[in-house]
Amino acid sequence: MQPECIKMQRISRLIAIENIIRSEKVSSQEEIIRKLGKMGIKCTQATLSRSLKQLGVVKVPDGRGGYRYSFVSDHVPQIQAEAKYDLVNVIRSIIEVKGMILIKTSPGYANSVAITIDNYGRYEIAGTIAGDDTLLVIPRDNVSPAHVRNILEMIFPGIHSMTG
Amino acid sequence: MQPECIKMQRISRLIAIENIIRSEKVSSQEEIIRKLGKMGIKCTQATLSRSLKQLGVVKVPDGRGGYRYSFVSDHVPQIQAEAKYDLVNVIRSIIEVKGMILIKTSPGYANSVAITIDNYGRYEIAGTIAGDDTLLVIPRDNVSPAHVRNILEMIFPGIHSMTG
DNA sequence: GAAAAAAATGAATAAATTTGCAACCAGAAT
DNA sequence: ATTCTGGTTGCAAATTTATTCATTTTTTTC
Repeated sequence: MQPECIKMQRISRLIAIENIIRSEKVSSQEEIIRKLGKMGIKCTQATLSRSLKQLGVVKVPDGRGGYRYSFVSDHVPQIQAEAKYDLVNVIRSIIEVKGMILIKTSPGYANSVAITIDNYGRYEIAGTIAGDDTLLVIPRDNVSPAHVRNILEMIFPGIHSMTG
Repeated sequence: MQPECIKMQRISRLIAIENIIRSEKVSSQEEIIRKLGKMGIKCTQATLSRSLKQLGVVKVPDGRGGYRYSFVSDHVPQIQAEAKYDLVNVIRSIIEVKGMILIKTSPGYANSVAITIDNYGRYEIAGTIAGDDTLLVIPRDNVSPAHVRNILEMIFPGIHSMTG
């Protein structure tokens, strides 16, 4: 009967939603509805909510006090377990300096270790600074170096026994 | 009242929240509140909402019809695009550690920010050390971190309001 | 092609989350 | 100590998002 547009409705909406989210900053569903409207696509907030769930969309804090929609898949799942395991072996020493942790590694590996620590995303660790074979792990105020060492042990199991 | 000074309240709450979210599946803020309660940490849902925003937590569709809270591995996808022209936008956080100022930036930008600070030539700033996405601004002896923050505000107008 | 089954949608509603505001608290400045 | 200042919080209200239910649309099956 109708060889024409059959059920493109849903699909084109999904595509439009993705385009909107990828191209501009949107921070509420109502906002998306409005933009869809301008593109000639109409749907209710209920449907949009379901669509976002299907697309795997998340509302992330933008770090500036607001939120924005984004795709989960863009926030690459971390964990390169094996690489992490190898990294334990490049660590040569761990000492405490001025309430911070100083780690010596094989030449060229400091940055990899630092990135691994950063990716672990522990709040207690304010940050890391890496040179070529040395990195500094800086605890937040009121966080003890000992606590940080425990965290490091979690990230790099066996690390302390190896380095004494 | 409490004889002890408690500034750790906030920090320990953030840490607890992170632990909960990393270790178990939670799908609503009320649920997190309950678990915090069992750990002896009490706060309202409003505060939790704000904490989640600060921590960069998102509610992601779990692909099974439900949702779960999770951390966004790498913050701020689009900021990067806009950031190329304005260094202020690559600055993600500024905190005080050990009397120094630790600045986190988008990946790869720490050095640019450090150079900008160095070039500004303020006597109060003894020097900077930059890694890939983190830099340390070291005040001269007897120069307060707060003062350094003021200087930073001069170099990067709007910096604090954005990262606070 | 018609009936049955499955999927999708809107309206209304419930549930969950965010925010404005005033109070509060700790630290810095005076 | 007293005042300022900036940040944190709870409360209540506002906003935003998810879901229930009834209905419609599409797909499947016979």
